[in-house]
Amino acid sequence: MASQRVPRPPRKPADQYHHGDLRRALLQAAVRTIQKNGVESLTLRAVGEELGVSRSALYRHFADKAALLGAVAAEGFRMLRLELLGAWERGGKGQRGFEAMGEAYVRFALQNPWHYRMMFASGFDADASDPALVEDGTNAFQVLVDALVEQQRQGLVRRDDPQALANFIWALVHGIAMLALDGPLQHKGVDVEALTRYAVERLRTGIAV
Amino acid sequence: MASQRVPRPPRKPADQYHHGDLRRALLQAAVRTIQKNGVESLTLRAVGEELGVSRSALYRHFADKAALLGAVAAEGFRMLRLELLGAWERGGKGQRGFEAMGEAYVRFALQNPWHYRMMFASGFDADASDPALVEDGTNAFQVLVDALVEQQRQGLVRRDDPQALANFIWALVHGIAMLALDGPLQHKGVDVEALTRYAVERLRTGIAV
DNA sequence: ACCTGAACACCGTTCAAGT
DNA sequence: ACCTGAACACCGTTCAAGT
Repeated sequence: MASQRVPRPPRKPADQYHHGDLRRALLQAAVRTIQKNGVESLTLRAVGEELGVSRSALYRHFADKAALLGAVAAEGFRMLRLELLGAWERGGKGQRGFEAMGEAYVRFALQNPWHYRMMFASGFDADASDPALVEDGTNAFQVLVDALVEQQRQGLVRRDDPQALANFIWALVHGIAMLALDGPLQHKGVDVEALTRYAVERLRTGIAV
Repeated sequence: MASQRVPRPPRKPADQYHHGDLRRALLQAAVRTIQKNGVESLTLRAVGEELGVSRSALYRHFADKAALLGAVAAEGFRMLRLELLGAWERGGKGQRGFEAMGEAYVRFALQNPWHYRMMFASGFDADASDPALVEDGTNAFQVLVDALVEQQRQGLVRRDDPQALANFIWALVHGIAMLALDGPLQHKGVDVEALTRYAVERLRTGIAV
């Protein structure tokens, strides 16, 4: 094989480097792509191109692709936490607020389907669970626990272990969300909002004093 | 570039072709690999190699990789259906059988984590939902609906729409399973069996007459 | 410190050719 | 009909080199 020298293509001038907060820009671009076309469609090449940056620039800011996805998921938990807290407070921190929380939870999942799936599918790729992700997830969960403790104080909810109650209720709304996104509810064209209201009503009977 | 003829490597003799039921063999090999190492680890090359077959032989039996994964998921729903039916019947087709069903559901997910995840993550890759998969999922769901109708007949469960009841309850057990596999329950080291029993108890209060 | 571009070791899928 | 092996167009990741 003759070793003919191939001239390198011109290098990008250094003053066109991204500089700025590339980490944040990468994260936002990733969220945008995933919201639009799903996780599968996210390639490091595409996200780099969108920001006018080489495909390996990312490695300065994230260990690998799984770390980027973990950061996207963590961002999702922070968004979810704000939605839940808002519903609880606007609803008056009582029974009505609690029901609004349940509906807000399911609505969040339906309005951000890909983002929501990722928040819980992160165990798929990253079994080395990202501690930041765990923390943001725990913080979102805590809103639910606090709301339950408050309702126990008001005599609205039976005085079982709040953690157990919260696990039980999170499982219910998470289950509705997942079945609506990927399960039989989707194919059967079930009215998810109606199901959510029904579930919240049955739940209330189940956890009342 | 000089076009030097590269001699083809010796072709596999035809009498060593797989023949037999290659479709079934591919399916079983895929299930085995996924159970052991997860979906991510499943490559067509590896499954072909395991069966001593070229990596494109698969395309005679499945449209593409997504179709193979869909078939794996469908197989999972058939397995789950048998587990649920067994628990319901052995438990005496009443309140005890119903609670056994709930516990059997969660146990199935915990014992077949990758397979279970796939059954519901199929929407990830294959948005063109496989009709066979939908049917097997529906059949598994029907066991739950039938059990509820029977309990209504016995006066054990309030006479709401059985479909709505079933959606509600499936969401609950699915949520427990998913949170146990990939969610906060995993990281916090929650006793999933205890949580399941607690959930079933609260559920009973919620759906009683 | 930050980013680049080439190289590496993988993928799924297609397709003409063999038996 | 069924299967093969090469080719194609992608990936994520690594790394020496540039500024």
